[in-house]
Amino acid sequence: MPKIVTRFAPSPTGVLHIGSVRTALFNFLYARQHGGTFILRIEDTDKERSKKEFEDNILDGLSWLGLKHDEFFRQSDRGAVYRKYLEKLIIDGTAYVSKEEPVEEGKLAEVIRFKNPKGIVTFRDEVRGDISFDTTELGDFVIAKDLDTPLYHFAVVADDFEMGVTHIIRGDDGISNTPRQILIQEALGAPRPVYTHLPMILASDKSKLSKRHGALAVTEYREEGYLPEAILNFVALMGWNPGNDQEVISFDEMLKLFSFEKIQKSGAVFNIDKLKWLNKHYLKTLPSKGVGEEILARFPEDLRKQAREHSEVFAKIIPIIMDRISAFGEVLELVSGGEIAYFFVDPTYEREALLWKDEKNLVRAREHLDKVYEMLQTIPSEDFVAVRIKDTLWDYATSAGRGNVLWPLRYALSGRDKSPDPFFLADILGKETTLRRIEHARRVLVSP
RNA sequence: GGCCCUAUCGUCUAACGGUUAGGACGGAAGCUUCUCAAGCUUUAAAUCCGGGUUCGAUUCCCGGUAGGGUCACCA
Repeated sequence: MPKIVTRFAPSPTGVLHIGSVRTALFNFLYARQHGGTFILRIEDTDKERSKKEFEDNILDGLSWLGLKHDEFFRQSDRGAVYRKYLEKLIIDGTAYVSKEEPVEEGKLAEVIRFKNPKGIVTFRDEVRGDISFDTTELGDFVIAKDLDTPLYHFAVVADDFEMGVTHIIRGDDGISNTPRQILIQEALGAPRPVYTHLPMILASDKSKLSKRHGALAVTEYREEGYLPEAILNFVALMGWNPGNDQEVISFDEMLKLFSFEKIQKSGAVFNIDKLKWLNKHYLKTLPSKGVGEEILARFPEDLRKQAREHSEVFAKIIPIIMDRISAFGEVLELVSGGEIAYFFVDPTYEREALLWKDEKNLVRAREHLDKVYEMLQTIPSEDFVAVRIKDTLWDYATSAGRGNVLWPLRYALSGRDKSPDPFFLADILGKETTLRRIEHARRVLVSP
C-alpha cells in the first residue's frame, strides 16, 4: 500500500480564512489518520499578486491551529522542476511554443500551450461520484508563459507528481479545473490522485464567503479571543459530520472519525452564532489560572491596575466574566459597558433606580435597607460569604417581598439594572464595602 | 450564456425505500433566590416544484426552478 500524501496548497494572495482552514484540516486529518505525509505548498507562481505578508499570515494561522506540516515547499523555489517537465512535454510534442499576436497590453508574443487531445475526461470524486467533462472547449490552453514561468495548472500537476501526492482534497471550485489538470497529468505520465472536493463555505446571503461578507482571517479570530479547538471543531462541522449527533468533537475524535463518506455535497453557510457557542463551550474547559491573565490583557489600563491591586476580588469575579462572554474579545465590551468596574469603585446612581418596579415608597425602601444593614452587621467579617449572607437575609426578604428588599440591595451594591445576585456581590465586596454602599444608598434615598 | 455541481427547520445537519422526518445553533416559554448571565425543561420550525419507478419515496430516474462554481498569458 503506497504511502498517503496530502497537501494544502494556498496561494499567498490573501489571508488564511475559515474556508482554507477547513481544507487544511481535512488534508491534515486524512494524512495523520493513515500515517501519511501532510505537505504545505505555497503556490506563488503569480509574482504580481503573491505577498510575503500573506504567506506569513498563512503559516502563522496554521501553526496556531496546530496543523503542522511534514514538508514545506514554495513554488517560486522550484523553477528547475517546472522547466524539466515543460521541456519534456515539448519534446514529447504534447506542448508547444506558440507564436501569438499580442492583442492586449502586456501579452507576450510567445507562450507555451498544451496540445489538447480534446476528448471526454471522466474522474471520480469521493463525495460526488463520477464527473465527466468534454475538454474540447478548453482548446490548447496556455500552461506557461515561458520555460521559467509556469502557470497554475501546470505547476500544480508537476508538483503533485513530483511530491507523490496521492489525495487531493480541495474546495469544490476546483472541480472545473480538474479535467485540464488530468490532461496535463496524462501527458506527464503521472498517476491520477484521488480527488475529494469539499463544498463551499458561504456567507449568510449564500454568496461565496469573501472579505466583504465577514470572512475574517483566522488570525483575527485569534485576536478576538477564539480558541483553536473551537475553530477546528466548527469548521469540521461545516460540510462534514461524525456520523452521529455529536457536536463537540475533540481533535483526537476527529482523527478517529473523519471519513470522506460523511462529507456533505452542498455548500454550508457560515454561522457565527454556532462558532460562539462552541467557543464558549471550550472556554469553560480552560484551567482557571490562565484565564485570569487573558482577561486582564483585555482590560482597559485603569481597570487592569485596579484589578491587580485587588487581586483577590479579581480572582472571584473571573467566573462571572466567563459566564458572560463567548470569546475573550468580548471582555472589553463587557467591562466598558460598566459591567465590572463597580467591583472596584463605588457606584453612583439616581435615587429612583433603587426602587423595585411599582414601589413608590422611598421610606419603605429605606427601611428595607436599614434592616438589611442591621442584619448584615451581625455577620462576622470572616463569615461574610454568599451562603451565610443569603441565610441571614432570606426570611426577611421573603416576608417583605423579595423584589422590594433584594433589588434595592443589589442596586446599592452594583449601581446597575443588571448584575449578579446581591449575595454574591456582597461576598465579593466584603463586609466593609457592602455596608458602606448600603449606607450610601440609604442617604441617597433620604436626601432631598 | 456554455459546461459542471448542488437542493431536509432561519442556519449546520441525521435519516444510504417503510421514522410521529431526529439532533445542534439561534428563537419562544417556563424553572432555578429581585435583575442579568450561566444552567435545566418544554416548545415552534423543514423534505424546492412537477412527473415517473415502486405496495411504499426525503431517499431512485426524468424535467423544471433556484443557488453556487468555472470558463485568463490569476490561483
